[in-house]
Amino acid sequence: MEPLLVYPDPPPPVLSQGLDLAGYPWVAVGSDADIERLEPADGWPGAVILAVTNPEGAFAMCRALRKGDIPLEPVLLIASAEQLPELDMREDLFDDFCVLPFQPAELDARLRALFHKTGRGARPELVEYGELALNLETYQAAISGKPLDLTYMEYELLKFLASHPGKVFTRETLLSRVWGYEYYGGARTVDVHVRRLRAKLGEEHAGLIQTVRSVGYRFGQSRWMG
Amino acid sequence: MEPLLVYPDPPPPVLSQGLDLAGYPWVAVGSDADIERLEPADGWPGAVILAVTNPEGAFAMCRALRKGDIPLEPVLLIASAEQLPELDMREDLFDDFCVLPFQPAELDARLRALFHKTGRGARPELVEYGELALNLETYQAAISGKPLDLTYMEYELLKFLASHPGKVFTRETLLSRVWGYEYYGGARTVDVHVRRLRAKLGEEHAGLIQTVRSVGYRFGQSRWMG
DNA sequence: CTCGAGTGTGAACGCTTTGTGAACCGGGCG
DNA sequence: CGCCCGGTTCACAAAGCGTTCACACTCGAG
Repeated sequence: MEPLLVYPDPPPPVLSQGLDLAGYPWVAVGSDADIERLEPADGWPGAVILAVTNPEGAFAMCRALRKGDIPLEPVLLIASAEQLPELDMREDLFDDFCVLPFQPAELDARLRALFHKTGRGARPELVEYGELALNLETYQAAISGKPLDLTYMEYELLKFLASHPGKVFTRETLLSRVWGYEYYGGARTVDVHVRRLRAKLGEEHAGLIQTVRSVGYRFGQSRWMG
Repeated sequence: MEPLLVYPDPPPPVLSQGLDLAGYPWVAVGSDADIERLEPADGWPGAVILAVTNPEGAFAMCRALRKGDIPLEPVLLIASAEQLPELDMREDLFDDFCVLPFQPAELDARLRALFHKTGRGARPELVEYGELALNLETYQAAISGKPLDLTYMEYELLKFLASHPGKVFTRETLLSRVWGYEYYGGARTVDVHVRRLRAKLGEEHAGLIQTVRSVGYRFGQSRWMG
């Protein structure tokens, strides 16, 4: 996910820690000039502006973000209780606000709600390993940015393996964990699915799934170094 | 001004005093039956629902308010910090939330912002995705500028899907979220509605609703990462 | 080198899931 | 009462996909 724009630079610990705890990457900007300089390729996914330490600078930042050709959304404002009465004068400058002191969970919840409402991507739940990424919400997989067209079972198998990189699983274990605990079928089924997965991963990444002879399969690098 | 609907009855002092301090008249309701019985002539201007003491009753009240012919807006939810993680599951049931303990000024500010944003005569709320646009006020849908003649269920299903682009939903999830939480009917119902939606979207846009085999349906192209 | 267990590979089979047309049903209305 | 409209259910067709099998290949032990 692209990082959120955060003002001021540096943000106070309550804000940076809240964002870190909620799992949002972020970049602090100190002035208008930084907006373009630090902007990700896809544009800013949103902004969190602290209005407490320097209200004038904060509202100026909001205006700068909103006056562009493509007004930046969403903008979350962090304000103190004393500032609340005056906020409705400038409500066109932000989409939601959060009052200090706040719980990290509230920051998380408001950001989630904002991303959801404004349509931009909600933070997808991902399983990642190197170039490989599985999106658990959309049931899609991609490697090196290119989407993989996986069937349901291929997806489930890859998801399980990629969730436990380095660990070796026997065919029986894979059958019970991926196919289901009460499943009883031939162990060769696993082989065939592994083969198709390797084919779809492409020659370059086929080695992600390794055969451990007489044991089973392992995803990713061996963990012999811990 | 007409009084706000407040749940539960009686509300705890922190809520009633907050509303009194902010100058909002209010009426407490204890059950669904009270909604109509105590409703002002012009209808409720909004609602404040406390989800802390009796969460089930609170969410049931939200559903009752939102499921009517004219969904009640705005709804402000009062929640505890512990409830925050689960709120995004039901965000269709309210418009904003306030975390306990809150300052009276925050309650005031959020109510003002809500009335300004969703208040009567506010701009129509739209759900948009590419060429598709749903007008939530007039229950009209259009694609590429041409209006779609959708039935009620078709509209609701499309609205829900288009509100969560990229995400995959099982038939069961769709039944509970679109048809109703206590609905129990055949899962094939979803298939048929999807088919009719695809037909009405036209061949060009039928692909907006994708089948994810063994899982369910997905709307729109997946935003790969955010 | 030889052998055998273990694994890769291609193809065929058959079940499950989904698409599709049509019938059914229940409520609103002339 | 009979019609119409929309939602649901049913039955069948079509496709997709998981499983299995047969056979070729690889690796390691002796």
